[in-house]
Amino acid sequence: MGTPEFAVPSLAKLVQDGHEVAAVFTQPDKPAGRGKHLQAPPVKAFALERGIAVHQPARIKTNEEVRAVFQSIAPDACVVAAYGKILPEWLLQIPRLGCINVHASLLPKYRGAAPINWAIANGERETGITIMQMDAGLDTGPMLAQRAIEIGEDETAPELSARLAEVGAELLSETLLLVERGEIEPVPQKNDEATYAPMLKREDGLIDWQMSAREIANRVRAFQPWPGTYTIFRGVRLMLWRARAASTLTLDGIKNVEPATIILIDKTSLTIACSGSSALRIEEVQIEGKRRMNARDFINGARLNVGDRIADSLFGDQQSG
RNA sequence: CGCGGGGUGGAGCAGUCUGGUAGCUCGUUGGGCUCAUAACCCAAAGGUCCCGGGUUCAAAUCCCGGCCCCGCAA
Repeated sequence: MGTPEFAVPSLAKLVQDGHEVAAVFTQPDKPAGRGKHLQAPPVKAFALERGIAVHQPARIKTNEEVRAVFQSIAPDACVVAAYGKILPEWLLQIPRLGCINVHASLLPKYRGAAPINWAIANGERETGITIMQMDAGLDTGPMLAQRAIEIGEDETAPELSARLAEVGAELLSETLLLVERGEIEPVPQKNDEATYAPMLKREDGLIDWQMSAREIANRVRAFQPWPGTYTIFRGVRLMLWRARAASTLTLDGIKNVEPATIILIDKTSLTIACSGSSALRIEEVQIEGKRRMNARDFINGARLNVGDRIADSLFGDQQSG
């Protein structure tokens, strides 16, 4: 059971390892893109290519059909990776070996829907994969295996997600083998150390220029590809695609500049004052309705000068639509 | 037919409402200045104004049709 790109390597690994994948459950196709076509989740596309049966129930908990399918399959195990739905108690109890989840954090940290994004947003240097036995709670089940990896200094969420997906597939493969042999003792999570990584909301991407440059830069990396990190500039959304905290050398004599003000323009970037005497060096942006462009092109087109403001307000709250 | 923005020398944009000389910031090329420079000064090259019709003395601009890019929404 899984839905996005993150889940594909794990499914591929299951197939490659010779496991009999009786069925794949994934989210229903959804209208996407500019027109309104239905779009198949990545996991569905992969499964169909391999000739695996695909089920896309809108609801599970009270769905008798799903229940019947599940009971007739009577799987040894159910593997879940970023499925995007809550699994009801009755389903959790059907597989002999339980429901095994591939979660992209070092549990109990970052339980929830967006562990990768929030780990980067919070400036973590390290995250990882936890393989766990699912229970009725949200990512609260006992852990079967865990593997940590470093987060790159400039690594974005899609990049980290791709790496974690591979690590997850690998660790899943190893763990499943041990589970089949009954050689793993599940380790309960320390609930008092748990933190949550809630699903991202559009507003999470709105820049608060009262934050430090480092915090903003982290969010720029973290909230890709959605909701992005943006401010409201001349009445439209201005997305920041690449930015980093400016070196302290750049900061001389800017102590009293109001946040969101341009303090430096050079060949490839523009530097914006943030709070706490920090500054954000912006290298790639995108204006609403336009393509992504490097900072130089943006400066040329928007005719920016030092002293101009990059945000209509510090919070962008005048957008309120 | 979900809503909206856009397509103008190589890049990013203005000009379009109120038809009439192709503009700005860069880049490129040549020259100059300088110990030197991606800095500065001077000069030059480079455009079917997305495509096809229509209106008009005249269309980047107005009207009709089409293609393509992007944001929102989901």
